[in-house]
Amino acid sequence: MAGAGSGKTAVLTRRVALLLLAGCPADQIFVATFTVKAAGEMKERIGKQVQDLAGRVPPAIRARLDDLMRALPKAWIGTFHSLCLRMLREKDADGFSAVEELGYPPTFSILSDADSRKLLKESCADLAVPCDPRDLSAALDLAVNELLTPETLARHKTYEGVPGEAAAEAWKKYVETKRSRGLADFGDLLYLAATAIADRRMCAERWKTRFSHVLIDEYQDTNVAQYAIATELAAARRNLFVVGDDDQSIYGFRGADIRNIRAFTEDYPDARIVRLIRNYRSTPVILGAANAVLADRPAGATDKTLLAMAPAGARPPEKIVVYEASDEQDEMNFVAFQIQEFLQEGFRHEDMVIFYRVHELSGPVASALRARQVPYVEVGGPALLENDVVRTFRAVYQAVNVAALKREGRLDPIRDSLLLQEALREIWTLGILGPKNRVDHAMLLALPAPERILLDEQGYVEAVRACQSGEAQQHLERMWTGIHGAAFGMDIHTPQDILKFLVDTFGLKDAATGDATVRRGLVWLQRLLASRLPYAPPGRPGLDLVLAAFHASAEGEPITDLTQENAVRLLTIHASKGLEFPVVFVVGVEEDLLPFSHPGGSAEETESDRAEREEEEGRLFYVAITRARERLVLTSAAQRRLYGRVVSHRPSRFLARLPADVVTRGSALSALDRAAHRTRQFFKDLFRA
DNA sequence: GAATGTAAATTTTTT
DNA sequence: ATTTACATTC
Ligand SMILES: [Mg+2]
Repeated sequence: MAGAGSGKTAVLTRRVALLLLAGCPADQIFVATFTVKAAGEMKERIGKQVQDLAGRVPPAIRARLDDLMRALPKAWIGTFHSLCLRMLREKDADGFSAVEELGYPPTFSILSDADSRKLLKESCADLAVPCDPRDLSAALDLAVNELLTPETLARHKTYEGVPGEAAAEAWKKYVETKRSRGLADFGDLLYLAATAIADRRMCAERWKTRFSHVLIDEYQDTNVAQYAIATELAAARRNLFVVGDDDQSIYGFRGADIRNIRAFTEDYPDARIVRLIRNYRSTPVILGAANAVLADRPAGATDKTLLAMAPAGARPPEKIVVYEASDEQDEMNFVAFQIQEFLQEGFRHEDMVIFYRVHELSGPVASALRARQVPYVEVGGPALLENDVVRTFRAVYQAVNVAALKREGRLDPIRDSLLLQEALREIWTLGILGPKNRVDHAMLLALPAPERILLDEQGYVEAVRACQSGEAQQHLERMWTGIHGAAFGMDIHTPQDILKFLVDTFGLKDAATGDATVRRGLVWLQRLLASRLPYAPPGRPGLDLVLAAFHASAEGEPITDLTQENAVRLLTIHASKGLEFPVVFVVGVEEDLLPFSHPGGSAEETESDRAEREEEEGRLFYVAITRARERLVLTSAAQRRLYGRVVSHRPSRFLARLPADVVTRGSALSALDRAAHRTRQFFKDLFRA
């Protein structure tokens, strides 16, 4: 239990490394984190630690170092969700996996957020649940994370603003639908794993002794389900090692409960608590601010004042910069200017990171950087692949890929037929390309082997004949022409031209002028492909680039050029959890954004709920500033465009917690200063040249 | 039913 | 700005 930058994760990774060196089998070690980024870093750090420590262990062990490094991927290191998925799929001695015992097919697909919401809506359409489907989805998500059951949910009069009994009915229907179709959503990963460990006799025994050591990072953000999983996995051997900081709990919306870490000694009276009070990350200035922000907490909280221990860097420490801009434009100008200054000081683009409270703010930041040709990558954010037009084109390109494979004589009859089948069904389900005729639409979706339409002419002719409407026949003709035309033409035409050809062939050019959905969708598609299409060559390499762009987007990877390591990173404060950077910007440090307040303002929220939420916003601010090693810049705008309307915001109340002596306030550069700076810059560059 | 208009809502993450 | 639910019209 210790504050930010005190080395909690370092201790955890070192422990894992030592366990491995001591001969503990890698696949008996379970290490859970919360975000993908943190998990990636954890794996890397453990590998490094093993190599670092190898010099200090007996030669006999050192000799096995290569074996150890090879066995590392077998260790269970990842996010809770990914580890649960692995548990559910792992076969036992008899060849059965936990999902099968729970009545799911051994291979099940995972629903994206958008798909799960759609499926929920679909499965309870005839129930007439008296609430907004989005609220219902959010409520059920939380219910799952709290390990409720439909029965216990039904006992709530209202739960998260939705009627408990009706929500429980909807839940049951939704579970039924998922199970029958072999689908699971994110919540199911935790829920099913927790169920498998706790409820099923046969399964349970296996998991209770499965891991010799259970280690959890960021324990303050465990929710009921994660807590149950960690507790049960460690129940038999009691080798549970957790690190965390109750002042950094920021995932309350996902059911995280600080009491899990605060009450650890009640669960385990014989637990040993280790406190770390030295900070090895930040400059004294930044640490002073962090300590001051913490000092403002309710009485009775653990004192976690930190001592600055980070070695003085090559650059002299600077005060925290607070800039209160008049509007976004002004704010972004300042950020861009500061970036240039930091570059002058010798920081690189990849040393810098820009945080915001909501993804909505990433837009102006991104366009400001793009306009000034500052390389950046945006991490996370709403997936472009939730757009129906984008998904349609992904499916089209998958079909084109299969058609091209056929031309290249590399067709895998089983795998590629299945791929094409899925692609065609996706296209028809989304309905962007038609057919509009309902009977024909249903007929195509019900075809047992739709891939034959594109793979053999006989299948195409049969399908066209089976259509009752000319419109559906035209649709099939367009599919044939478009997909085979693209596969044929790609040898000489660039992907950019192929895309134009496809849009044209599908008749979307005309639709684009009228249909707003299509028009906007095509803009999304351009945005997704923007970083690749202009450079994509003709032929197979170009097609692979396009397919990779869709794939990267599905994985939530940056929209901009993936290969660009040398870039400023843009991410939410939440996503920054557990990470650290030399230079941190936080934009939009304003009332109503940080602390965030609901635009509508929910009336039924109780006073204590409100206070709790606001405390979490304060912890979020603490997390944000403690990511910084050397430089910290906090900006706000008095006016900004938010969700399409101009709003006025005061600077955040949290800024007042910063001690005056560590802050440079109102350091706006006048136009004259800026001109002088540019002149100076010009001569410097000239001199260097 | 499809097309068209209106009002309300809008966070943060997990393969 | 953009989506989505719901109401109204053809
Ligand atoms: Mg950490």
